[in-house]
Amino acid sequence: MRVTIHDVARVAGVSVASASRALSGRRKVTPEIAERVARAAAELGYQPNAVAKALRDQTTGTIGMIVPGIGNPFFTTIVEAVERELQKTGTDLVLCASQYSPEVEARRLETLLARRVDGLIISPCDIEASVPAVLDAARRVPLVQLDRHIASAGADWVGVDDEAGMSQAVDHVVAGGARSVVFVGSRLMNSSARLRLGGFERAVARSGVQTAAPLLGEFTLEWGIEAGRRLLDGGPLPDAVVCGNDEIAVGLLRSLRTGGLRFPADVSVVGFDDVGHATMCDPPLTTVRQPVEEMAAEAVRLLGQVKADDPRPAQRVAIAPSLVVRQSSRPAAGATPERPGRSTGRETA
Amino acid sequence: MRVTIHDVARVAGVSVASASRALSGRRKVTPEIAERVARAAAELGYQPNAVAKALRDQTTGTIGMIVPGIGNPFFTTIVEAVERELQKTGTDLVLCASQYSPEVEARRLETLLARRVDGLIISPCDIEASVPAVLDAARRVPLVQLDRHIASAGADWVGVDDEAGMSQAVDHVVAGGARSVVFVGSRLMNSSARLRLGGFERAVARSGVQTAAPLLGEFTLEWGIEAGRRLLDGGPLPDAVVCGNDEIAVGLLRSLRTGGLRFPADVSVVGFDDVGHATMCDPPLTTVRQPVEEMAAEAVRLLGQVKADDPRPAQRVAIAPSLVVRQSSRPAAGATPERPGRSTGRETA
DNA sequence: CTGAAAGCGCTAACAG
DNA sequence: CTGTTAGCGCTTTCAG
Repeated sequence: MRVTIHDVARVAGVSVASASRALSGRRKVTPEIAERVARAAAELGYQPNAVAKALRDQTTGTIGMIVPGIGNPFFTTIVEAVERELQKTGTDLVLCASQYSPEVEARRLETLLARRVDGLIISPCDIEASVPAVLDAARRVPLVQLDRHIASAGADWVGVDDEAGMSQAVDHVVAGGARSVVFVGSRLMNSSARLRLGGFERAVARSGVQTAAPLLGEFTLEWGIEAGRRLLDGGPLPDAVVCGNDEIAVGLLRSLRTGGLRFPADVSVVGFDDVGHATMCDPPLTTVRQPVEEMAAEAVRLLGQVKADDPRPAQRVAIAPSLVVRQSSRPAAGATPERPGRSTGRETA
Repeated sequence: MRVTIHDVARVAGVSVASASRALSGRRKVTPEIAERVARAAAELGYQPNAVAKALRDQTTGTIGMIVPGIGNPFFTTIVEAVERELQKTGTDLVLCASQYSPEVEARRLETLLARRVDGLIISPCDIEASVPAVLDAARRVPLVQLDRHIASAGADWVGVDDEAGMSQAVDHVVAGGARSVVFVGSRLMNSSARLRLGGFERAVARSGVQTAAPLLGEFTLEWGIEAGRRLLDGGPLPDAVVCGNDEIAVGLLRSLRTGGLRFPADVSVVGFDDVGHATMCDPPLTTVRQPVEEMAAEAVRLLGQVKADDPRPAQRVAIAPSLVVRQSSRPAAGATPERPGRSTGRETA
């Protein structure tokens, strides 16, 4: 049997109430008792039972987080940022992956709720299919969506301003002289895919450059490689390619290079996220940096304010991204791109 | 206030015991009662409180897992495999990252223990500094080490046979005609780093080829790139380079290619792990495949058998890896390497 | 200041 | 088969 506070109290020769008070330090006890309790606890190797405490306090000191997958460097980066942020408030993170499946996601939500997490941060995998489970969860516990979100205003959200990011990307390649630009992204089952394509299309229309039908697959390296092959096979190449994320961009770079292309001489490539290997690929990738730390901080802050099933209008916080210009794109005449030797992964353009 | 089983019982007009029995289905009740309870539960949106159940049952139905970092694709892969395996037994996984810090690791162990996980799977970040916390945890709860392990026989372990893997790697490049081979790995603060270097050195001694001082840094892409530069700057190149993991190998490939080298004509490169981008890099990487699924399955199986502070001798299970030959290395005369078009990521050589 | 006791939500005896 | 009740370990009234 594990040692309980009763054992500590008995060994210290005090009541459990005193032991509890001494251990928590949240109420005054005589130094004498504090001392005896501390010694007894140490001697017995007492470790408080967080389960019992949670039942009693009706709060677990944990928040749950669900992301589509931990294989994607963007999500691991944002998970780490959230964890760091939570650590400041002494809250533990329970991490789950939905594996890009709304069914798995719903199950994970269910078990996190059953375990009575104090709050939930989620990046819903599907803009449509995730709706019922997310709304249901939001009714039971404070919940904020981070990055991806569902097509319904029932829950708070914090993420990047995709529209602004895409504007920056398009304006950048146009300033570099591009007359034609295509978009390579993900199929439209999640909000990021939709908003980035939409932002791209509006930016292109505004600046008046040519574009062809977007290539939509997945947010993966593999799809980037495949999309590059299709571009090579499909007639005249555009002057620039704007990608839905960095994974796609890195894959694209690879297959276009294999096809004999040079960057940025033959074609400019721009990514989105600025996580993972954007600085380490060849050439280093021009990309739209997501302010991951700020997003995580804002999500945690908001979570502290949200109450379950709060009648107040849902908040939507879109944080402005910044373009990081490296060597995969042609800069505007006169502009100086970041030099390889200075690349720290933290710079903004 | 959340709805409890008392509410359900009241609405159904039965006792809490009957409600509990009906809900769990673990004991017979009349169909009549089962029906009424089910309806009441549905109507009220009842969701069992896992915290209360855990306190009552003295078991949480969760196991904790601690890995050094979720940014490393090897760890995310093995986490996913463990999660899949656990799912078969209806057990939930609580994932933590130690961020390669023994202090953080000790804190995470502490909170997982406080939350009364039923077991622990850990890849200790430091072969020396992780010892006390891991041994202490193993005394309290069933624990198995996966992949990395501490320098002490106090806890079970399952991992790959690093020695055999390195033999295969070295024998392969030697069969391909290499007369000199160097090792690029990680500094020796963890077991993988030590065992792989040791295995490499013994294999090299056995086969009689030349070698130079190993290059030791970290298990990262960045270090692979840096090591490649050092190799290019440091006089005559070896015929082959064997790497401590795939991240290093991919980085090495990149900087050696930038330096004008061709693979495998100028130099053979072999990785270790076969996860992440080993199939997607240029050229596809010859590497030692870790049998991740089997390792995860074995770890979970073992965890089911282990009792806390079990006096029986600690088990050590080393699973044999297999060499996957792709295009980054020169095959033995007459051997056929895997062709690019056939690459599925699941083949064995 | 200290101790006795209630109660968080649940399940498993134990009677009936 | 059903209901009453004890108790998992903890904290916090409530008296003293």
